[in-house]
Amino acid sequence: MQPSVPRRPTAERARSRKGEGERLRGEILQAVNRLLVEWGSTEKLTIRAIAKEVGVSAPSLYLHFSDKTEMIWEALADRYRDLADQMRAADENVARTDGAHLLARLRAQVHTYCRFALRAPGQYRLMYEMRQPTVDADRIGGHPARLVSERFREGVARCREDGYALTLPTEQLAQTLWAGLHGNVALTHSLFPDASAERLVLGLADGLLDSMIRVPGAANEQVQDAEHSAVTTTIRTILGTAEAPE
Amino acid sequence: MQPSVPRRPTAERARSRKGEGERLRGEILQAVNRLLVEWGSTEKLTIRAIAKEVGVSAPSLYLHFSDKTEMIWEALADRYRDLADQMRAADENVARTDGAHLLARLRAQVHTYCRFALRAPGQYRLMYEMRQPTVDADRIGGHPARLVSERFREGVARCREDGYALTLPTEQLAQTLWAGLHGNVALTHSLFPDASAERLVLGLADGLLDSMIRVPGAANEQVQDAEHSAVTTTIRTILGTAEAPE
DNA sequence: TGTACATCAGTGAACGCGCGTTCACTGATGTAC
DNA sequence: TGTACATCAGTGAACGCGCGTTCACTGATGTAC
Repeated sequence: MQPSVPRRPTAERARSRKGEGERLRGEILQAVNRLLVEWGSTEKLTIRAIAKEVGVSAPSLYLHFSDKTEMIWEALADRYRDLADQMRAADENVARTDGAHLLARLRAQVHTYCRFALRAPGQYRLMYEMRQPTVDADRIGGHPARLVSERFREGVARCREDGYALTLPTEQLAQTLWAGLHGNVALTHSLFPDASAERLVLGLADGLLDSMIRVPGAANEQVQDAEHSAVTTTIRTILGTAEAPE
Repeated sequence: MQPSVPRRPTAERARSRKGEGERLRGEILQAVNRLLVEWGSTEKLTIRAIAKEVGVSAPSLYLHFSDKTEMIWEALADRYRDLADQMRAADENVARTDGAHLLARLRAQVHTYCRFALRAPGQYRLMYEMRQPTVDADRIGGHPARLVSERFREGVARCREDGYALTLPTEQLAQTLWAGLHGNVALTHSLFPDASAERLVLGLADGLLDSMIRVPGAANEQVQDAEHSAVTTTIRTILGTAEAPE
């Protein structure tokens, strides 16, 4: 579940007391996120729709933001932090219950990432589609996405330090993992949006992870083509690879 | 390079002869693709812009398409076919020069895919963002993207039949590969759009491929963390992982 | 305690714009006689 | 060979719409005296 954002019935809002004008700012940011969660899409996110959701007139939004871009970017920056926080929490949760199994901790972060993307597709897509409006936009240095990529890098680096066998250098593996998960989610969203996606995406994520990181001392198993694995079956169904194309 | 689309100077077009009205249809589809290549973006692709590019008035477009969606979808379906054809050509080209090295053939297809995405970002993005307008839109069965995924599946299956060691079942590996490449490209586009991306993306693609498919009999090399590999350096620069976050 | 007033949170109406699309039309061209 | 006409490719002007944004305003509220 998303961190609970209380549902505010449209058009019931009372005017803030003198000196408390800043309250509206927070309500606007909440409303943006609420609408994105509800619609799973970016298309209808207009100034008027946001204002209506807050329970206020459209011009009021300009009391706190200079334009639409600034407003949405600010709402999204919070979501990057949310995602990174959720990943960290999952990591620490596993650390408490499963001791030092570092791959399991990384896996928990991976799953958390995927679930976030699947459950809030509107926000997730916008997080990657929106151009950063401020200066220095071409580098990720100040980009909040970095909070997320850093989580992967750290998880991978810990595995490496603990003797896990990696198929790639740390940064490269982390980047490949991140990109692989993003690709999975994006492909799922755009090509088969209403499939019950969670099992498929998590299964693919596990496979990717296990292809690149191996527990020290474990046998180097080569996978027989498991014709009937759940993931394989799902993929075949979706892609319809039963018949040959053309 | 994109398959050469001759540049047509705006507003020079001569009216078709009687009976040759269909010529305009093809010119419109060409213009759509030309504009997407030129702008690398979807935002300004309006009816009026397309008409101007063709050298015709806006209402003329409705002589051949019932609405904008149909027009753009038709233009894009051709691009899926182009991409699949280019991949097949790259595969066959390597087959002629490098004999039976099946991983090299698959790699050539992978590189072709990445280059296509990097050189025509506008078309590539739209290919995944646009909802299929026709019936049966939730399954990929009739979706032209299937032509592309089938190329990966076939390349992987051939490796497998020839004794290469795969870390995952055929379909799953192909899907993971596709998603990984897509994620790489998408992340590159949206987070560091003007980096000289080709080396980075191809390097990451190779790493992904080599993590999942191994030449039979080859040593199972575990990668030492090559601090100074080109890909690692590029990633570090872009992500700015020198300093710790927060 | 009462009152004038500056300040603050928020609004109603309207702006210009660009969009996809429609519709009545025009003028060249091939064809029938 | 000449001419009337149906057909065809394409157009100019305008439509309604929703968008982001602006601006002059209103009415409640805290404060100074």
